[in-house]
Parts: sequence; structure tokens; C-alpha cells
Amino acid sequence: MSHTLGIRQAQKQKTRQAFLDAALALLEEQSLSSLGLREVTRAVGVAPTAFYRHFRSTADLGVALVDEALGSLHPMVKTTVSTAGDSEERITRAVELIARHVEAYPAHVRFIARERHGGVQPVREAIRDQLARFADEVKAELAKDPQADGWSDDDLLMLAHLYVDQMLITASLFLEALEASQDEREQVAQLATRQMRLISIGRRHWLD
Amino acid sequence: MSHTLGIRQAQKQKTRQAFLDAALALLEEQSLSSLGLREVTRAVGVAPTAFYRHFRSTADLGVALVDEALGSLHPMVKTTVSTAGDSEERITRAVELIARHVEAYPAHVRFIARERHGGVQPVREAIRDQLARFADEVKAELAKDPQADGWSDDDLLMLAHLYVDQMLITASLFLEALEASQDEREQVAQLATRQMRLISIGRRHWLD
DNA sequence: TGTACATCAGTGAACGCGCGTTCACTGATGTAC
DNA sequence: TGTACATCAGTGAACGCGCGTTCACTGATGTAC
Repeated sequence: MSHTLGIRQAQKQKTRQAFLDAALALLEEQSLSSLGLREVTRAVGVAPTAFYRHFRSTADLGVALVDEALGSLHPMVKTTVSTAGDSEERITRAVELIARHVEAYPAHVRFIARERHGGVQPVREAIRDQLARFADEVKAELAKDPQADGWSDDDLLMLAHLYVDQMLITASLFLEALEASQDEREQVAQLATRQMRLISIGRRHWLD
Repeated sequence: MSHTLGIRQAQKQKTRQAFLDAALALLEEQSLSSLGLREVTRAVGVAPTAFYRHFRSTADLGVALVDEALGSLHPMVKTTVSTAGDSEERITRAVELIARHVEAYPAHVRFIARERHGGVQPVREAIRDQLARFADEVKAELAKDPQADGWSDDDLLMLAHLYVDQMLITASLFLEALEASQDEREQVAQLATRQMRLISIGRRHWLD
């Protein structure tokens, strides 16, 4: 195994994670720009001053949440656009993958959707950077496909951005439908599937 | 002309508009959920209590801002997808229309992008409702096109949502590039044009 | 293994400040006659 | 047109409250010998 932390470091990390978890829960019903430092420490059960042992500000905590929410997502994004299977299979797999991710991490998804255009600049920038990385990775994945023969770099990146944005829109729709009926969630899945199908058709005929 | 308001009503409307303008300016750098009532009255130059003569809360003011930002936009959205001209002409016209709207009303566009997934529920709902209306209107416009022959209602609405989302994404990109170089804005226009072109191709081959 | 000192995550009191909301008010505008 | 009363947009004082940040502290953990 890798290096074991000392008791002190382990405890510190545990508290830090408690801050992130508490903040994420509080952010289900408000934006980061109105999240209070004391509000978070109260939820964690520590003194307000303890906050400063881990973060400079709530904006700083927000950036850490971006890393937590998106940092671990890169492998999944690749899978979403992987070249395995025929077009229809890929789409179905992608939509299901997104639906399951939203079910598993609704608060993370909500946080990203909310703060992507939110009122805290460093957080917006952190999200924008991560999404740009996603687009690059998707582009690399798309380039592997024989369909990409003859495509310019610009066009591949254009399509990659279209996919990334489409994933976010779909995730956001699943989120809204999360508390609703099974039927409503299936409608979202169907809408998303059709939209991806249309994009897929456009992709196939791009060089016609 | 229509009914002329009394002096009192006219003055009241003027103050109300001053609240909306001041709030919109303040919201360039924060979210609605952190906007303070006293902050707004200070910017307008009236006593804090004057706020209650016009709005129940900042959330209420936010809903009024949604109406101001999106209510008058319906004619433009129709034009954006109108059937006049060939496919390439339509796309160019749509992208230019969006670019000009962002230049003319950057604060409104920012407000909508920010609060669409923001922390204030009534405002989110107001935006969602307006966007649903846009999608319906776009769908009606798309149905007029001969290309729509053989399309199901569901598929038309699917495409309408795709267009509406695409417009918002494009507007948001133009907004980010607003303070940047002319070159950067042209890159956004080019990206948006290509994405709409791809969607347009997908549309053309949908029934193949 | 034991001791003596260093580190540092979390504490708790204190601060000045701006917040949202209440209330009774004022004086210009509106209306009835 | 003039008068007497009603309306109501905006005022200003007052309230209790929670905020972010500072500071010196404590005591468990870490380290050097």
C-alpha cells in the first residue's frame, strides 16, 4: 500500500472531507455565493475558526468541490464516447451512464450545473478548465474512430464540445426528474437519446 | 395612445425600473441568492423600506427580472429559426442575431445563464417556463418547414429543445468572449456556426 | 524505551458591522362633491 | 374652480441577529536524542 498518514494528518483529512460533504449538502438549496462559513462549520460541528485550518474562504472550498465532482470523472467521460459497439449501442450506453451518475452523485451534478455560470469567479474558472479538459479527452477519443478520417482538428474539437455540453444538459434534466416518476425519467432518457442520435447522424454526414 | 398613468403611478413605475436596473447591475458579479435587499436600495438611492412597496423579496424581484430578460425575446427566437433563406444563410443569421443580442443586453443574458440552475427556486421555475415556451414556439416554426414532413411531434419538440439549448450555450460563450478580442469572438461565432451546421445536417438526414 | 520540546488542528471569546423586517410617520397625489 | 378627505410611495428610527475575522489558547500528536 501507499504511504500511511500519521494520526494527525488522517484526522485533518477526515475533517476536511466533513467540510466538503456538509457544504455540498447545504448547496442543494442555495448557491455558493450565499453559503456562509459559519453555516458550514455549524453543520460539521466544529468551531467557526476551524474552517481556516482547511480553506482560505468559501470560494476556496468551492474550487475543492469542483475537483471532487469532476476530477474523478475523466475515465467515465471517455467511456461515454468510446468507440465500442455500433452507434445506437453507444448512445444507449452513454445515456444510461449519465443517468446512473446523476442517481449516484446528484449533489455533485447540481453543484456543477449551478456554479458553472454562478457568482464565484474562481469556481467558474475551475469548472471551465475541467470541462475544457473533458472536451480535449473526448476529442482524442473521437479521433480514434474511423469515422473521424478527413476531419479537421477544429471540427473534432467542435464535436467534442457539442458532446460535453449535451452530457451536461442531459445530466441536468435527469437531475430535475430525479424526484419525479419513473415515467418522467424515461422521457428524459428518450429525449436525450434522440438528440444524441441526431448529432450522430449529423456527424456521419459531415463530410458529404 | 394607450392609457396615461397618473403622476403617482408613473413615479412608482420609474422607481420599480430603477430597482430592476440596479439589481441587474449588481448581479453581474454575484448570484441572486446572495443579493441583499439593502444593497439594492442603496444602489437605487432610496430607504431600505421602499423595497417592500415594489417586491415581497429579492426572489420576487428575480422573477420580475426573468420576465424583463426573456419576455420580450419571443419574436427574436422565432426569427432565429425562421424558414427564410437556405440552411447556411439561416445559420449565419441566427449566430449573428445571438451575438448582437449578447452585445446589447449582456447583463440580462448573464442573469439568465446564472440563475437557470441557480439557488432561488421561483426564479429557476420562471426561467424554465419561459424556455419551455421558447421551445414550443420554435417547434411551431420548425413545423412550417417542408423539411418537417414526416416528423413526429415528439421529434419536432426534441429538435426545438436542441436549438434552444444551443442558443443559450452560444449566448453564454459570446458573453465570456465579450471583453476579449475581436478574434476570440469570431472563434466563438465559428464554433457555434459549425455546431448548428452539424445539427442541421442531422436534421436533414433524420428520416433516411 | 523514555524524555523534552515542537508542531498544529481545533477552541472560545470578542469585535464591529450590515442584514431583513417592524412600525408609525409625512406629504404629494388622487378623488368626491 | 375650490375644498375636504383618502390614498399610498417613500421615510427614518429601531430591533435583534448572524456574519467573517482576530487572537491567544490548549492539548494531542510528532520528532530528536
